[in-house]
Amino acid sequence: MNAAPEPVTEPVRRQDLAVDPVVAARSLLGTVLTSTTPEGEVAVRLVEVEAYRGGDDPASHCYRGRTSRNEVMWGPAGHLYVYFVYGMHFCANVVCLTDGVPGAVLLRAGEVVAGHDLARERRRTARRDADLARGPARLTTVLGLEREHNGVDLTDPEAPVRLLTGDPVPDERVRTGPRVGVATAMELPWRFWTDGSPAVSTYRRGTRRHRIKLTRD
DNA sequence: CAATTGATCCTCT
DNA sequence: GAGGATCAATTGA
Repeated sequence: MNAAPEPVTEPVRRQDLAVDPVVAARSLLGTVLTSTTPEGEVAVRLVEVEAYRGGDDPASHCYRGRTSRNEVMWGPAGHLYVYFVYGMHFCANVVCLTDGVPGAVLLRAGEVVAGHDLARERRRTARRDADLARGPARLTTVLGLEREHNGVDLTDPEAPVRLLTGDPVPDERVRTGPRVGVATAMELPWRFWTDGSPAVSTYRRGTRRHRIKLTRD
């Protein structure tokens, strides 16, 4: 096995995440999220993220105030916010800003850089390697992230999930656009991705599927 | 290819 | 009770 050398990385500092989610999102491209469970370790290099602000962002879980679900988003930066969607998937965010001010970056896609075999086991339906963590719910699946990981401090060297600096992505490789699956605030280019990565998820506009209510049947 | 839909359950109204 | 920061399978061109 002629494995590529491990990238020289160190933990991302909390102070670098205690900033506006739009700034944090840009800086998270190229960082490496690594998770250790009883099954083993899997690491992913982030190639697609989205910023969510608290109070003034109608697409944010915190738009309508503090609840038990979004509690972690109101806490200090550098923690993991995991939530359950659509009755079957988990999505993961990195919390930003400071204690008391909500904000987070949704982790939408990554490239598996360690633990490839375990990643494959967890995502048997993936056709190509690039599909292993292509999409927010696929990313959590590959890393084995579930409800119990909500609130984990990613800057703690002892934590089961950690965020490492990885290789910075230069500006000329960063692209931006509207967020995926969001039906409001379409004008905000708060989605960031690494140009050329095959693991970037395909854009889908937010739909209001129950928008049309049939009058009768 | 693109568009559509079923699966499935937690959260907030 | 409604609907969602989704995925995978299926349908039709």
